[in-house]
Amino acid sequence: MSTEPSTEDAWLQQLLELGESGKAMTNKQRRIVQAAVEIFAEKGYSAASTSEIAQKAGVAEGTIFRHYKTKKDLLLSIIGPTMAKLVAPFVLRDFTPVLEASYAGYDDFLRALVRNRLEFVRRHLPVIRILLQEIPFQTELREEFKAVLMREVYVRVEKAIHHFQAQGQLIALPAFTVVRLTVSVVVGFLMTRFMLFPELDWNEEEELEICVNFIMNGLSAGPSVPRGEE
Amino acid sequence: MSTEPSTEDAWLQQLLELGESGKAMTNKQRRIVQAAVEIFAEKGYSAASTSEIAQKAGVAEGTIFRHYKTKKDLLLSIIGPTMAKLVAPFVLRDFTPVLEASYAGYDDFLRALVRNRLEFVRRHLPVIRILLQEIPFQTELREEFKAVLMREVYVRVEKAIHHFQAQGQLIALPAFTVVRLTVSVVVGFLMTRFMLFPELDWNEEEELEICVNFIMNGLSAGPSVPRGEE
Amino acid sequence: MSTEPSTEDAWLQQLLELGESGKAMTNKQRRIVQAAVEIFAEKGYSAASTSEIAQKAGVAEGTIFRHYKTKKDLLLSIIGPTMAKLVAPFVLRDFTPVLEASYAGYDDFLRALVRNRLEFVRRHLPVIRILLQEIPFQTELREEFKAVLMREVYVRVEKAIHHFQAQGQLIALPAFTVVRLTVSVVVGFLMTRFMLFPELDWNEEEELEICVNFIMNGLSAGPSVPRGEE
Amino acid sequence: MSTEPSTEDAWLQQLLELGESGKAMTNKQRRIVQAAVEIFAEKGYSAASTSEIAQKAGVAEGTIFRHYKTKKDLLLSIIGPTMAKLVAPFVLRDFTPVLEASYAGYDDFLRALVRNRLEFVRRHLPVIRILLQEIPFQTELREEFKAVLMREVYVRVEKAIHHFQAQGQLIALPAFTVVRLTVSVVVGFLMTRFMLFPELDWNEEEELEICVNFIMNGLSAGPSVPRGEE
DNA sequence: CATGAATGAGACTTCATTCAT
DNA sequence: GATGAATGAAGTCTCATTCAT
Repeated sequence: MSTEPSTEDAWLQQLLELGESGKAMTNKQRRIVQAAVEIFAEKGYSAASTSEIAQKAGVAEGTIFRHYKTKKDLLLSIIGPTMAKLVAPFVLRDFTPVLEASYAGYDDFLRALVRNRLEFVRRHLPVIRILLQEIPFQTELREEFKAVLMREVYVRVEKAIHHFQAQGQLIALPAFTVVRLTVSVVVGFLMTRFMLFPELDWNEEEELEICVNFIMNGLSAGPSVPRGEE
Repeated sequence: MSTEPSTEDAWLQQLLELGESGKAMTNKQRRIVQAAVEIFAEKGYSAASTSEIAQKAGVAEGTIFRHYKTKKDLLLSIIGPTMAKLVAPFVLRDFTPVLEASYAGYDDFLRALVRNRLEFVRRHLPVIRILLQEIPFQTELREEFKAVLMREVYVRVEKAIHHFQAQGQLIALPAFTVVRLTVSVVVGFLMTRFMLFPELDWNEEEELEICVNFIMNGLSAGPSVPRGEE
Repeated sequence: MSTEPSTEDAWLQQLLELGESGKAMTNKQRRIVQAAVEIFAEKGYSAASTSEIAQKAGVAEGTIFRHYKTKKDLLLSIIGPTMAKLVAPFVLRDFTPVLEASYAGYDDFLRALVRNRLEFVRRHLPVIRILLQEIPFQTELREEFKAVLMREVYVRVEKAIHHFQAQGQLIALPAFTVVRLTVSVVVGFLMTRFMLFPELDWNEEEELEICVNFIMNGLSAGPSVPRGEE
Repeated sequence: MSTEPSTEDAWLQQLLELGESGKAMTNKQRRIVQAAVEIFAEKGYSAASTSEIAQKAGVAEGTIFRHYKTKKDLLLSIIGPTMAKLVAPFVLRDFTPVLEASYAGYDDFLRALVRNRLEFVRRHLPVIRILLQEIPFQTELREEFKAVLMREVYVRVEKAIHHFQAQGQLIALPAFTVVRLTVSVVVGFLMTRFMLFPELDWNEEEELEICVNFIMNGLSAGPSVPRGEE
């Protein structure tokens, strides 16, 4: 009955199926999702009421439940696909070879990655807000997300990092640490840009260079644990 | 009636008064707060019910409302003091001189800071979880927090950064950018350590060194904005 | 959503629109209003509980709040229309000319008036009870009621009284005083009849004549302030 | 424990015992009663909370219940004595002879009565408000009040009226009717004066004369029941 | 006597969900 | 498919009353 899967682990399927989610969304259904995104983002899932969503969507209260069995179903139908798209760039069949072929260095890869995710976040900001808010409370979703990240994304990235380390571009830290440091900087930038100070007048290209340089400098130079006694 | 202030902008007062607010907490009141922290952290403020809190605290539901006028009052009485303690190290009267006198370099300062905040987060993890969850929805609290961060914390840190830049330890980036990059790495570490992978067997001192080195390398070397015209 | 207006000053509109407000009342809604009238009249607004009303109406408690946003809304939806009907006879477009044309004397007018209001009170006794109980506590309602009484009703009656005074039927007291005395007797009769001693076996036509004669005698004879020294 | 009787039918005793009610009222007790009167009058018995009363009286919540077993007890301790004083002038041992000796006519009697009750209402307005509000809902109180009115007051007044009728001063209507008409006018005056338009600038002596004349004219002239067959 | 923390029943209200139309 | 009236469980909060101090 619902056009979106309600089982939480289904959202990766959507990605692999390349985006066809349940076919036709009626006009009303689209309006429901749109309204739900806005209200969930504004007040949080628990504090949002289905009647408010119905009102903003301009449909009857019952109509929501014709498309989504429960309120949580509606939430998952919003979060799931976005999570899929979030990891999409890494799950493409040929991630590693493409990466190694396309980018001369880790910095070029980072530049491309950050540019790409900047656009993604810009376009899906409300849903990402919801995602960040709800992931701590949706256990199954979180576990599945973590599993996919580790299984699909991390293994690919790890290989790439080993590749760049073998080239001598990157310091010989554990790949996990390299990822953590890189992700910290990138995510820190995105959050500062879009959530903490969205009202500032950002020069994104410049900030991008700063981030990439920071990461490259941080990860390229000498020994990682320089203190002799450690 | 409540021993904790319910006006949102009051929490900094608590810090400056450095004291125990409102005196005696009865035994029951302490149990209420304890239970509230656990349940708010576990399911979020909106999804938590006062009856569940009362039950876990082992008091009658009415007792909660004798101490806290509303459920939100209870939340704020938990979040406020923690926010105050969170910025405490920076608001000490003599932050900048102490900093400059105590620490030979930015790295020493970072080391001390991270060690200190590691302990803080470890001790107040549930409340910090609540803080992160609710800050997007508690407008007044958020604005006040931002204001204090900018007014009290940032100006002090900025001076310190200029000091280290004058010494040639740090790259000549805007202080705001230096802070952003530093904070990204530190917060990224803390969240990875305590929220994403708390179950791993962390060698905190080693990770601390990695973070500090990463930051110092990232912020010390060559030109930050390599594009000639900038 | 409510079929009765909840803004207090709206009730006169209902009268002037002379129509059925808000169209269809569902069957359940009618039962809710009916039950509310009975219970409000019996124990007073504050002491009545919505759960008791729901029970007597045979609906779920939530159903009440689908039709009336608050308990007070329910009260006002009951009181408002009755207040409108209470002043209706005086607000008819052509009150004064009709009055002067139809009634040879003040006594005929009184006779018609009392007969008419007798029926009204008989039909709406419970609501009138509620009205009398709650008007002291519903400030806005009371002020609006007083304003309408003075603006719509009193000015018309005043003109009629001047007319009868010009004819020599009525003593030359201030119209306000004439109204006060007349109303005292009429209201005194209605309250004695319906609220103090409803169980007695009343001969209403006879009592009506007594009242009218009392008023006419009281208001027709000599000087109103006969004491020479006053 | 309570210094005021809680059995509703006890209030007449107080009158006959000539006012000594339970001896000493502590200072706090007096403040409780004072606060209760104000709050009951302002928002009604049911809508008033004991905690609000305690606060206004400046005592602890528990203190109220040390003096009055229940909230209703507090109400009755306020209403009872006032009801007693309300009928006091009529219950004096020698009402009828005094009346007949003291007053040349019904008008003199009325004049004295109204003057006396004016002062009484002026002094006890808040309690009288409470009395009027609560009498419909306090069944026992109401029945007792009615019984006393009929047994103690009415029989005395009836005798006086027969006396004045025998003198030819008053029309030969049933005493009950004479009382009803008289009371209507007097009560109508008092309510207009103190409750409906207390803000007007009243010339009480003049209004008193108007009322008395109105009553005397209404009750003295021609046939009260003009219909021949009655 | 007085206090005020504690209680628990019950108040009003919201809400996700169902179902007859 | 769409509606929206109806539901009843559950939510937040109030309140009269008790009792240990």
